[in-house]
Amino acid sequence: MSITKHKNSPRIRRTPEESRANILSAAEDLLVEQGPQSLRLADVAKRAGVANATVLHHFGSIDAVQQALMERMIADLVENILSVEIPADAPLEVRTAGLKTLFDAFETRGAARLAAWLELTDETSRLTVVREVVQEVAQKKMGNAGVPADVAEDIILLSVTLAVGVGLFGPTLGRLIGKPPERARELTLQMLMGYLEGLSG
Amino acid sequence: MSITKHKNSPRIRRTPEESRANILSAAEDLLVEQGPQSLRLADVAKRAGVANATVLHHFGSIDAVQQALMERMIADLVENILSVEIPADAPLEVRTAGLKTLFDAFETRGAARLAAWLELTDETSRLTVVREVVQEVAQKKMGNAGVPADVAEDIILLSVTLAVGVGLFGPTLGRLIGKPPERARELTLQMLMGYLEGLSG
DNA sequence: GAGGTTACTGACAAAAATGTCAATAACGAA
DNA sequence: TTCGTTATTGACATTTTTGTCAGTAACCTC
Repeated sequence: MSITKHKNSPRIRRTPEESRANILSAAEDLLVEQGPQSLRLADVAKRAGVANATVLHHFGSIDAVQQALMERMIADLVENILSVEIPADAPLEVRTAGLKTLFDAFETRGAARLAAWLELTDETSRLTVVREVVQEVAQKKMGNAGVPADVAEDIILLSVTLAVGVGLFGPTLGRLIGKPPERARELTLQMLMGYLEGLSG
Repeated sequence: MSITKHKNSPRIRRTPEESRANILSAAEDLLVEQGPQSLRLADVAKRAGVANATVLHHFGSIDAVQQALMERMIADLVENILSVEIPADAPLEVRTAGLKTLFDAFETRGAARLAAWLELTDETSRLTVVREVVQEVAQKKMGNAGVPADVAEDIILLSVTLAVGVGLFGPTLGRLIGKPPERARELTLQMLMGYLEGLSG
C-alpha cells in the first residue's frame, strides 16, 4: 500500500547524553531569546534540529524538558559561582572580581532570567542547593578573609538579590530613560563596593 | 428540537467598564499568585466568575486581555509612584518615605512580577511612559530638593532596578538561606540610604 | 557481512486551548 | 407593560499543542 521513498537528509545519531544536551541547549537559547512561553515542543525540536518525537523519546514530555533545563541552568550557575577562587589576601580586588563574576553571570548568562522564570512559575523549591552553596561560600571563601559567617551570608543575599534586579531589568530600564544599558550595573557595583568597604574598613 | 430549560444561577449584568475591570482583576490575581502561564482563557474566566465567551466579548482575545492587564498594571504603578509627594525640605525622611513606597509597590503590589513578565515576554516597549515619569519625578520632585536632573535620573534608575530585584527575588532567596524574607529589603534600603546620604552630604 | 540494539522519524491520534454563534435575559426607555 | 439594546452564556467549531506508535536507519558487535 504505502510506498515509503523519501530522500530525507541523513539522520544524525547521537549518544543519548549528546542528544539531551543538544535539546537542552536549544531550549536554553529559546528561553533567553524569547522567554519561557516559547518553550513549546515544536519550537524546541525545530531549534534543536530534530523531530518532535525525538524530544519526547529523550525526555518523555515537554514539561520534563523544562524541568531538566531548570536543573541544568541551576547547576551551571552554581558551578560558575563556585569557580571563583578567593585567596585569603587582597580582599578588595578579590571582592571586585567576585562581584563582577556574579553580576556577569546574572546579566549575560541568563541567570537573571532563570531566577525570574523560577519565581514566576513557582518552582523556587528547585533552589534548595543554593542554601548549601551560600553557606560554603560564606564559610570557606569569605571566612578565609575574616568575615563572620552571618555577615557573609547577608552580603551574599544582598549581592545576589541586586544582581537579579540589575541583570533582569537594568539594561531595559537604562535604555528606557536614555542611559547606556550598563549604567545600572555601574551604579550598583559602585554603591555595593563602597558599602562593603565601609563594613570592613 | 432542543429544549432549553436550565435553572442556572441568575446572570450578573455589569456595565462594560465594570465587567472589564472584574476580568482584569481576576487576571491580575492569577498573575501574582500563579504566574503568567496561568493567564489562560478558561482560568481567567473561571476566576472572574463569568463564561469564557464573556471574556472574549469584552476583549476579543486572550492576548488582548493580557495586553490590557499590562497596561492597567503599568498605569496603576505610575499613579502609585507619582502619588508620593516630596516637599522641598526634610530631605532625609522624604527620601526614606519615597524609597519605602517604591519598594513596597514592587514587593507587595506585584510590580516586580509585572516587570519580570514584561521582560520575559519582550513587551518592554509598553514602558515608554516610564521615561516621562522618570523625568517628571527627577525634575519636579527631586529638582526641588536641589538634585541635578542627571543625578536624579541615576538615583531613580538605581532605586527602581534594585527594587525589582528585591521585590522579585528577595523574599525567596532570604527564605532559602534561612533568613527572614524581609532581610534583603532591609539590607538594600540601608545600603541605598547610606549611599544617598553620601551623595548629598 | 549479518544481526541486534536503539536513536530517530513521519503519520497519526489525543488533548488542550482558543474562538464563533445563535439564543437568552437583564436593564433602561418609551 | 412592552420593546429595544446588549451583556451574558452554552454548545459547538477551529486551532494549537502535545503525545503515541510502528517503521526506519545509524552504529556496534560478532
